[in-house]
Parts: sequence; structure tokens; C-alpha cells
Amino acid sequence: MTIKAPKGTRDVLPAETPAWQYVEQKYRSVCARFNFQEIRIPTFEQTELFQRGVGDTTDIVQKEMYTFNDKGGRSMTLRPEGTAGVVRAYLENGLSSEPSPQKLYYILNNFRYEKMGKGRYREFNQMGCELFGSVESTADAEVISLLFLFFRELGLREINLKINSIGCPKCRPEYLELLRDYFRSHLNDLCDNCQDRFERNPMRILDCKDDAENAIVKNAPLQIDHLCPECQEHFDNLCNELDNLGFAYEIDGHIVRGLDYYTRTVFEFVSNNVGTQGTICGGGRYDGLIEELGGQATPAVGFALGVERLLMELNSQSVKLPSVVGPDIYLVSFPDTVNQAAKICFDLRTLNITAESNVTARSFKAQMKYADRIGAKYIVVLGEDELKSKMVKLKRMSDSREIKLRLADLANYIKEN
RNA sequence: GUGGAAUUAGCUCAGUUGGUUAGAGUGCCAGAUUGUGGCUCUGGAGGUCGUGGGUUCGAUUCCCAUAUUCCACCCCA
Repeated sequence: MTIKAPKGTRDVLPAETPAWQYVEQKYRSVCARFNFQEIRIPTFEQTELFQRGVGDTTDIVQKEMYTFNDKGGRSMTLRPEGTAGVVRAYLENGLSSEPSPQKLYYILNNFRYEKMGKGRYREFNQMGCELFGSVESTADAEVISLLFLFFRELGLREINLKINSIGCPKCRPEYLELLRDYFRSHLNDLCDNCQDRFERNPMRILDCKDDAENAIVKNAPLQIDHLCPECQEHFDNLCNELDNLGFAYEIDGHIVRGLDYYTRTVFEFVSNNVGTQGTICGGGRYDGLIEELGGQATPAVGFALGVERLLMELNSQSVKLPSVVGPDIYLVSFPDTVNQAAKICFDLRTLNITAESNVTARSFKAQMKYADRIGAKYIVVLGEDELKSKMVKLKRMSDSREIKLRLADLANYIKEN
């Protein structure tokens, strides 16, 4: 093999697809009960959408985007995340004129040109939700409670919600000044990376793991302690609503998030097990993004959940996930009966039974072996005698028990057992 | 982006102090006389020893580069 999958991409093979389908189906089911509707959007967008939507100062836009010029010379980018595209679709299609709030969910792949690591891929999958049109903290609680129900139904344990508030355009500038003033006198005590961040985005210093044990960072003022009255009330309300719903959470003033568009609420679901890639889901409120992208000022809140990481976490917690299941029945045939077997097999499939008949030149014994290997629940041998008498012996593979029945009764028997 | 480790059959891995046709287990395919799988036995297919250079009479083995994967940082899903 000379051609390999590109770096950072991976194949999901048949052994794994049942687990993927199960998780996606469960997600759709929970979203449906919250009355979120699915939206599907293009895989690539005009580059400018992400520059403006995700934010020019973010790592994503500065160095991680898959950007190319199409044949018309337009700059296009493979989406690095879902929200910007969903907002674009929301505006472009006039969903802002549909009943508000609009509640949308998506399951899609994203692309970021990053260095590889466990749980981090260049093409990765996210399941997300966006709720447009409510400033109320009840909307924040709504999307968070959707996640709690989803995790609960999957049987996921030991996953912790961390929440924070990073203020609004009213209180953040004041806080940033306060933060810069604080760090200015301690610049030499910070790591190189953080010295860069000082000018660009001083809030990120709080998130630095190098300096996590650094007393300077530990004691730095946090936005959550310097909220304006409106933001404070919003955050307090959210906490009350989460308490009311019975959800455990931890207030963590160091959660900052990597995207520029967040305001007020930010949150993460973090795993204890997966180590450095412990963030399974991240989200928050983005009250300024829609206006930033040319729409009328519209508050919104949402999240994105990493499917690969979720599956890793489910596996590390030994949560049972579906695996490949064999067909209900395999029809063994002979060269002179193979065509009639194929016809009977087709009829069974029409009746909603998972069936397989021989499509090789295999011997009788080899067919038996194959039926066993693929996990067929039953086999039936279709030879001249059976076809003539229309009576067959149905063999259950698990215990080798055979029962005799009319060929015409085969479908019903299988359905009922 | 930084540091470290790994790369030999589909999979998990041995191995050659540099020397003719490179191994095991498992999986795959087939056989062990008549139409019944799982156990056992036998046989077969499958590898330019990640790729490209270099040293050498000779490299899968030594050296360099490069790619990919993993681990720890960074960041995030």
C-alpha cells in the first residue's frame, strides 16, 4: 500500500460503525425530545465567514484553517467548527423570521490543521446545538440539560460540568484593563507563551497549564468576580436553574474557551479519564456573533461535542456499545439450487428479515463455516429435497437445535423467535 | 508549534552481533471421501522489513533525511 489516509484522518470501519450510529441516533432522539431541528450546512464556506465569526485572534483562524482558492479565485475554507456556518445559514435563509427561539442541531465533520495527538484529529466530528433568540439564562440551562439527558441515556458517568461567565462588552473591557494592570508588574514570572498573550488576549493566561501552579496566575483577578450587575444576575440565575434541575456543576473561573465569540456563559464537560484531551464538550453564549455577521442583534447559546472523544470516554468507562450483529439467517445452497435460494432469500428480505445466501462457489462445509463466522442466528439448507417438498430444517446456530417447518412459515418463525 | 518513542504479513509481535528463498501466533482461503459450523490436524495465499538517500563486496539490520503513528507539553472537540 502506497497511498494512505491523510495525516489526522481516520477510517471508521464496520467494527466501529454500529457504535457511531448508536451515539448519533441517541443524540437525534434527545434533540428531538427537546424539539431541536436538524440543520445541514456546506462543508466549506467563504473564508471571511470564519475570520469574522470565529475571530481573527484565535489559533483556529491564525494557523489551523484548511483554506484554498477555488477555480474562480475565491478564498474558501473547510469549516473548522459548526457555529459560524449555522449562523450564516440562519441569516441567509431568514430563519430569524421564523418563530423564535430557533432551536437547531447538527452532526458534522470539521477540519483543523493541527498537530496530531490522541483524541485530536485534523478531520473530526461534532454534534452540536444552537439556540437563537433568547437572552434568558433558561436558554443556557436548556442546552445544558439536553447534554445531561444525552449523557445519562448513554450511561456515561464521571463527567463533570464546569461553568463560568466571561462577561459582556460592558464589563469585559474594564476587567481586561484590571487584568493587564495586574500582570504588568509580574510579566517576568510568566512563561514565554503567556508573555505573548499579555497583549493579544490576556484572559488566555488564566488557562495556561504551565503557569497553573504559578501563584501569580492563581491569584489573578477573574472576570467572574468583576461582572456587571446584569451579567452577575444572569449567572446567578443560571446556577439556580441548574440547581433546580438537579445537575451538579463546578464554577471554574479559569475556563476561557478558545473562540472569540463567547459572552457571559461558557461551559465545558470534562472527563476524569481521558487525560489531556479531557474536554468532551464545550459551549457557551454568543450574544454578539449574529450581529457581527451582519444580522440583527440576536442572543444565542450553543455547544459542540466531540464524537471521537465521546466514544473514547464511553470505551474507557466500559460502557456497552452495539457491535456488528450477524444476519437472522443464512441460506446454504448447492450449485443446482443456488438460484432458487437467492429468490427465497430476496423474499425474506422483502419481509424485513436480515438474510444472506451464497454468492460464492463455496462447498457446503465452507458455507457452514462462513455462516458461523458472520454470526448468523439460523441456517437453513436448501437442496433439491427441500425445494421439492417445501419443508426445511431450520437450525439455530447457538445450540444446534433443528426444527422442521414449512418453507412458507420460515419468515414468520424467524420474526417470532 | 516544542520534546520523546515507535514503524517487519490484514492484526499482535519475534528476528538478523550486516551475509543465500525473513519468522511465529492469530485472521483469511482450502482440504481431512456421501448434505451440517464451533474443537483438532494438514496445506495455501499474503511482506520491495514505512519511504528516499548514504556507508559497504553486500543493508530489513549501521548513518542521515523524510513520512506516519503514539506519549508528554501547547491548544482544543
